[in-house]
Amino acid sequence: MNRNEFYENVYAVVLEIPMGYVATYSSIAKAIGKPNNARLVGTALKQSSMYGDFPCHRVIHSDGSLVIGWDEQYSLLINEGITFKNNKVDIKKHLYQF
DNA sequence: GATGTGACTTGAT
DNA sequence: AATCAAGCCACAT
Repeated sequence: MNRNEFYENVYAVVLEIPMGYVATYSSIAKAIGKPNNARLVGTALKQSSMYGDFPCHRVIHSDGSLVIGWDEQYSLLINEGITFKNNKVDIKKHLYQF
């Protein structure tokens, strides 16, 4: 599995997330057949802006919390209609199942 | 090629 | 509920 392949898989999956839904790093990792590579998903998404426009703000931590050190993510999700519960995304409501 | 790093996860304290 | 430690794996140095 080389980098481009992995990245392309990540991007392809992220693009499937519909407006108003979110996904977690681990669920994406699972969706591309690498359940323990959630970190790599994060790495790929961090650089995704250089590859094009991706809805990477719809990707959050497994517990529903937003990414640490990524301030604009909150507003972006609000704009998409995501609801929050105790400073965390209401993941039960919005988690997208691939 | 060894070592350290990270937009992570899970299980144990 | 909040923190910590260990596990992961591709990438950078």
